[in-house]
Amino acid sequence: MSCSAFHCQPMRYIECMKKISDLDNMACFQVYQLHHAFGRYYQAAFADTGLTYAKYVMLKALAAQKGMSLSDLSACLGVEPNTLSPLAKKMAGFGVIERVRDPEDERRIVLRPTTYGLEILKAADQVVMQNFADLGISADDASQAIAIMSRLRTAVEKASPARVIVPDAPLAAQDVPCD
Amino acid sequence: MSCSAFHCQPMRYIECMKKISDLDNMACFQVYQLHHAFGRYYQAAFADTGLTYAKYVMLKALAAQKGMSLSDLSACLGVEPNTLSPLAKKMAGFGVIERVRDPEDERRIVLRPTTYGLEILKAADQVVMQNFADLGISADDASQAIAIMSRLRTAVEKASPARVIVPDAPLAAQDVPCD
DNA sequence: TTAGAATATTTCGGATACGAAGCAGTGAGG
DNA sequence: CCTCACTGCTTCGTATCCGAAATATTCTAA
Repeated sequence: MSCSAFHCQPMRYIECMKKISDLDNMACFQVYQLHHAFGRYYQAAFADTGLTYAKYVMLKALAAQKGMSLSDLSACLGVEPNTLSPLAKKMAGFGVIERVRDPEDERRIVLRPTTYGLEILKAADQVVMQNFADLGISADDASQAIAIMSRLRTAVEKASPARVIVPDAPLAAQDVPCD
Repeated sequence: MSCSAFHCQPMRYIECMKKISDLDNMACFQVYQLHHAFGRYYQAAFADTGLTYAKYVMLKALAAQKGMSLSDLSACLGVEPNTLSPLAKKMAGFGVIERVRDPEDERRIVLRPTTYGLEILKAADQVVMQNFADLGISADDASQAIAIMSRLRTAVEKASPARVIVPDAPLAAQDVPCD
């Protein structure tokens, strides 16, 4: 296994985090990891549908509102419009939403789920619900987690973080040492 | 304001989520939002350093272990090696880590923080800690959130989610209706 | 009414993410 | 010693994300 002093023992993130161990970093890091874990999870669940987690959330929000403009969807999801714009085009290409200009304000694009989109959403919702139930997380725990994360998000969004002051740069900008 | 029946009221995500309101979706969505909120937050905090949250986490893990191979770092962070590879090159270019082949196994690349990297990390850690304290989240809440998220992640990673069954596709693949 | 501000969307460049495929170095069996 | 499977890293294509800048439409005020 070549465990010389030159390099270190392989480590799983559990042990890794024990060494990091600051609450602030732990919290961020858990969110960071959980986000990607969910991403992989949903990618598998939605594999055959053309949906991804991002598109599923968009579709769900649109269905809940029976259609919305792109900027309203952006506010609704907390994601920039320039992110949603190409996704909406792809979803329209798949036939899960329609994408039309608002005749009352030609600047706006209104997105609405199609009948086909609602069918897919219904199927997806059932699977999502069932999958979540299979995770074995109690409703209490889930509510608690949601409540804390929600407060955390609000705090993070309000805050204007202090900037890190950069120490003096090293003597010269390094070249990448080995290819 | 053009609030015709054609389109809907603008909505913030708070109201949006009230309509969605399933615990499973709430949980995923909170994680999704919190992840991006942290991303924006750290981007501002690290703006002048050349670091990002991803690079900061990498640097922190490398410092905790006094260096690691790329694949060990990958296991440590739960991120694929092909994601870390280009990031490590950039960090080496900035001079925060060094990147050398393991002489005992020429396949491996060992990453180690430089003195400069450790200085930046120290400055970043202080700011991160202070910023988190300023959020006003109690240590108890933070621990609780971390514990639940950790269990949730473990469950998600273990699970093999059921697949969504696709309903029949619409009659023809739509063209994108308006540019 | 008409110049200029405000708003909605798109485009562009940059930063992470992933899976799949390819290449180079190691090591195990014949 | 020589395949040949395995491991570690890189590259490629795709999918989100962001901020900044460009474009088009609407509104506002002079």
